[in-house]
This record gives sequence, C-alpha cells and structure tokens, in this order.
Amino acid sequence: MGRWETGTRAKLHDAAMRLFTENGYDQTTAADIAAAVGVTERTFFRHFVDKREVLFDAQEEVTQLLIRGVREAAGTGPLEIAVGGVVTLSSFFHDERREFDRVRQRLIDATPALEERERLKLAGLAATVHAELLARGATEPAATLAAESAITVFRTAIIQWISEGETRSFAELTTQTLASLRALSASD
Amino acid sequence: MGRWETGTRAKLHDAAMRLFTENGYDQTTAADIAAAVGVTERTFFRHFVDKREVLFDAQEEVTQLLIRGVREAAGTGPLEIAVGGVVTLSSFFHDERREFDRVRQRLIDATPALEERERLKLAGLAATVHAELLARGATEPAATLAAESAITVFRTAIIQWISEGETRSFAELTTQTLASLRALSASD
DNA sequence: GTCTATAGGGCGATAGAC
DNA sequence: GTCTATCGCCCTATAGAC
Repeated sequence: MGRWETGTRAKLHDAAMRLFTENGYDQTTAADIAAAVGVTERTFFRHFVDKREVLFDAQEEVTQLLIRGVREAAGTGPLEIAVGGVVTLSSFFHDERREFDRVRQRLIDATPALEERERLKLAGLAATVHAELLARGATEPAATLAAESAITVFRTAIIQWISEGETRSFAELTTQTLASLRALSASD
Repeated sequence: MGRWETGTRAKLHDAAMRLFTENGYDQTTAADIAAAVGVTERTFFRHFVDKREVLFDAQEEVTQLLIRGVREAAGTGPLEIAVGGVVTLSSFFHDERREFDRVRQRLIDATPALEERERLKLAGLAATVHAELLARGATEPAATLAAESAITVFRTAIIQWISEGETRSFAELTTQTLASLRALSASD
C-alpha cells in the first residue's frame, strides 16, 4: 500500500465520533483517534486545528448555505429575512441527519469544552447573518438584534428537531419558533 | 483560609489582567502570573480552575443579582420579566466599572479562547433566567425564547455601554434595546 | 508541592502525486 | 523538478493526579 491512504480526514472524523461515543470525549485522546486510523497524533492535528473541531466539521457548509439563504430570502424586515435564511438550512438538516445530530448533541451536552465551542460557532453564524443583513441595507441596532434572534430561533428549532419522537421538519419548526418569538414580543 | 493566602486571589487577578493587557493573553503563562505575585503555578490553579476564568470572576455575583432581579421584576409577560431582571444588573455595571469592562472586552475580542468562555457564560446566564421564568409560571417555548432574548438584549446593551464616548447608563441602554427588539418583531 | 499526561506548536525530512 | 500529506522528534503550557 501507499505511504498514505486518501480520505484520512473522513476516517479520522468517523473514528473520533465512534470513540467519543463509546468512551466519552475526555477519555478519548487525539493519539487514540490517530491510532485507530493508523496515522500519528501530529497528522490528526494537521486535519483538525484542535480536538473539538471534529464535531464542527459542518460549520463551513452551514455558513455558506446561510449566506446564500439570507441573500435570497424574501421579506420586508431584517428579522423575517434572517429567519428566512435559517429556514434554507433545511437542505442540510434533513431526516437522514437527525440521528447523527442527536448523538452529536448528547456529546456536546455532556462536555463543557464542547458546549463552549458550540456556542462560539453559533455566535459565528450570528455574525455571518449580521454581515449579510447590513449588506442588504439593515441598520443598527435592528441588524444585530435580528441576527442574534435568528440564531436563537435556529437553536431552539434544532433542540426540538432532535428531541425523541419529533417528526416535524426543521423548516416547519423554525417557522413555528419564529411565530412564538413574535407572539412573545407582542404579548407584554 | 490560611493567613498567608489573604488577598492572593485578588492579587493574581490584578496581575493577570495587567500581564494579559501588556503582553497578550496567549503570551502570558499561568507561571508568569504566579511569579508576578510570588506564588507557585499550582497556587494559581487552586484559585482559578483554568487560565480563562480570571476574566470571569464576576459570574457568580452577576448570576445572583440576576436571579433576584428576575424574581422581583414586575411585568405581565416573560420577556418583560426577563429583561426587567437584566435591568437590575445596573447595580453591577456602574460607571466606575465601564473602563475595566472596556479593557476586558478588548481582551476577549482579541482571543478566541476567551470568546468561547464568554459565550458559555452568557449561555449560563440564559439558563439561569430560563429556570427563574419557569419558576414564575412561564411555559415553553416562551420561557426559552424570553431567556435567550433577554441575554441578547443584555449583550447588545453592554456592547453599546462600553463603546467609546457612550454616556448613557446600562439600565437606559437595556431598556432602549428591548424597545428596539419589540419594534423589530412587530415591524415585518 | 511534586509528578505526569495531554494538547498542540515548530520544523526538517521524506514519500508520493503531478 | 514542485507540491503536499505525512512522519518523527522535540518542545512547552495546561491542568489533573498523587
């Protein structure tokens, strides 16, 4: 066989998810993951800037989808546009992904270090939406508030989407959560 | 506490802030901070569970204020109650603290590892508000959305509060930001 | 307080693909 | 030949264990 196989990154990703699930995140070392794939620890860190990043492989794809979504969203105000962008993430959060995200979320919930990273990534998505809203002519503080609120809606929708027995789609849950937020702001 | 430890924590805190500001967070080691105070690295880690926690010393006090604030807030709906709780944090975010928080925020903005921790702490505050809202009879998903939105208002108000030349009080900015959020939800 | 494991960076050497 | 993934070895800081 050759000096190295192709698809090392994907193999590291799969091995890491398996070992994290079987033995826990903290109990799994980067060296364990590398050994499971047959590369060195150093190679692991070349593919993932740190151990946590394995769980956030999709960030770039989601960010790009979100940018396009916000650019193309119809709407008369920044909140509607921002959440419209979030709704387009339904092409990513499809039914075949639901079980994977349940496992992923269980790992995050069990590991403070991972929740930190999760919150940072969500903040990154909010910053992305914020920039796009400004580009579409929104003004402050509406742009900031709409972007942050859209990510709140996103997170709330995801939590429901991965809850046991939930069958509604991501898009449906996002839309309903926006309606709840609107009702909340109007009610008191 | 032994008599030799009096004020060590505060000294470590002050030395850390000074060294972080002068040389940068990453360039300052825990050993550097300990040496500046004349204790061992081990002593530093006895006072702060990790290096980042130095910047989040106030979390417990803010959390307790927030709990009391939400419990005592007048209001007809969960969002009003939650932001009412945030407004009571003005006893913490007083004018003498503004410059310190400017420096602190500059460090956080310059250091991804610190921004991660900041976001986790904000999430913790949202969880605190959420629990108090449920205790006051709020139902889902309003409780979650109101708690998260209140923290969005908090963060947005703080950003304004520490911006150069800003003279309005924290309470004033919080109230105005809530009004902006309401307008945003109603407008489109 | 000492001792140790793990995360993660630096860098030169090397093996393959082109 | 260049370009890039990998190795291998050395290093330090963090943080937990004892």
